[in-house]
Amino acid sequence: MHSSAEENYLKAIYKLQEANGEMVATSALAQVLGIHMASVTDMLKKMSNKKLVAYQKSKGFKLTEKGRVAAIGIIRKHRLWEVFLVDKLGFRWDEVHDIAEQLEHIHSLELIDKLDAYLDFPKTDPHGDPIPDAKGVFAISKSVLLASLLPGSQGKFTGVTDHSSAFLNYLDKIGLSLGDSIKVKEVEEFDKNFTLVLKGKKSVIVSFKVANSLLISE
Amino acid sequence: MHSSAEENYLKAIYKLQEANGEMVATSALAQVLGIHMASVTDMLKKMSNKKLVAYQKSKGFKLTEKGRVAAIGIIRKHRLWEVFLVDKLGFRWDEVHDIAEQLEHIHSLELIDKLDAYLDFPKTDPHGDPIPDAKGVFAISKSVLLASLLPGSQGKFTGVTDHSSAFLNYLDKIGLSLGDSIKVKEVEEFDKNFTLVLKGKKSVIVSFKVANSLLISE
DNA sequence: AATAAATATTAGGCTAGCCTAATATTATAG
DNA sequence: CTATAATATTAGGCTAGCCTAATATTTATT
Ligand SMILES: [Mn+2]
Ligand SMILES: [Mn+2]
Ligand SMILES: [Mn+2]
Ligand SMILES: [Mn+2]
Repeated sequence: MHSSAEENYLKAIYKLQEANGEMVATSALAQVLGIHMASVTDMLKKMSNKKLVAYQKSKGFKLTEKGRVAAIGIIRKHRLWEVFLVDKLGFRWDEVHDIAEQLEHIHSLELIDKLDAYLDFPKTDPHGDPIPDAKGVFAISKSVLLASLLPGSQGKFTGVTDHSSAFLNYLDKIGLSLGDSIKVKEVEEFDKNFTLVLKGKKSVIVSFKVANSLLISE
Repeated sequence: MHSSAEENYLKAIYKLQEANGEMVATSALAQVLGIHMASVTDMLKKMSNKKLVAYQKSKGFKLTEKGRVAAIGIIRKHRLWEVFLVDKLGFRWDEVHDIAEQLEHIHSLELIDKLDAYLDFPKTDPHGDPIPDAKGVFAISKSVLLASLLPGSQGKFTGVTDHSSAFLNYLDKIGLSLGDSIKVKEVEEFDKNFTLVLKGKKSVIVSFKVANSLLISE
């Protein structure tokens, strides 16, 4: 089995590859993991020996197939535990990430599949992020940033790109929840503020920063 | 927060104190933890500095109040997770210990109390062991070993002293579950085999070794 | 192309938690 | 009470995973 440290590297590399394409830089990884570059270089040499990453000196690195499968497994565990914490234990969506960071490292062949079944095979986590199935397959979702929509368009709020407590609490405050319908009523040219209609009723004005952190589907 | 290693020491010391009285020996701890004595001495000096154990060179050691509270916290977590795994996820009682060994080290102020509430504040785990409440208080249970009972006596099967898979599977095989009524019909003088009547119906013969691993209440 | 800035690697060191081997202490038996 | 056995401690070493400081390499700027 892999150590928690290795698993955290795998997950971080996976996410960086998703966001920025193939090759990942030592500096980028050091930054997201909150670890010094020298340590990252160290660890990557070890993980390269274990064939978890393909490592090209001074060029960057990427996951091997073995590494990719492992990374998806960790993400699956993290997100399923988040669903458990919110749906079953009653945590709020801004409280679960840190606990899931620990739970994702529990090793058991059977545990996660049983948890998945118990939760009724959820397709997304409490933040709208897709949950890979037992085979590592993500349901494809074609969402766009609310900020990219023109006035008059509308859709369903299905995810966030900002997972911070501050942001999630803000959404709670304005009464916006995953699954709600959103219509773009107006976009102010001057400051790019968005005037939205939530669930066909409530009207709210949000900043571009907010609009640019909301994912919309349909 | 304490490390997983420290927590495992705390739990092991607590259980040894329960079983053998106040003072615990280095050798005993080394044995149950599967660690060499030199390492135990090492670790205990560190834990003594942290005021988790009171350590008297060459005499043994025992938990401080701080250590005792911490140990009970770990036991509470372990047993609540075992209940979750059996009652909610459908694991068998012989499958949950190793997973709970990992889950007991998840750190969260709120998680365990929410889990406790979700499980409806169970008083015992799947093996009949008592679960301390949020204040660290165990429900007092006055059970005795079946092996100590005389023919004619009867009671309710409420716990095991042997937690091995082999033993638990054997109980499944003879159809004996926690909560079942048991009556001692006969004790063979020659080999101390016990003839039992389960739930007022089924009659089975078990060895002294088995009788000596079953806890009976009432 | 030369220089400066950004990135990456190497070298050396540290702590936690384990190990083995050697030594010291305490208990037990004759 | 001494010899032996059982227990416990010390000394020295190891790996994982991190650190800082020094050095090397790549990229950007003039
Ligand atoms: Mn998360
Ligand atoms: Mn999430
Ligand atoms: Mn257990
Ligand atoms: Mn148990």
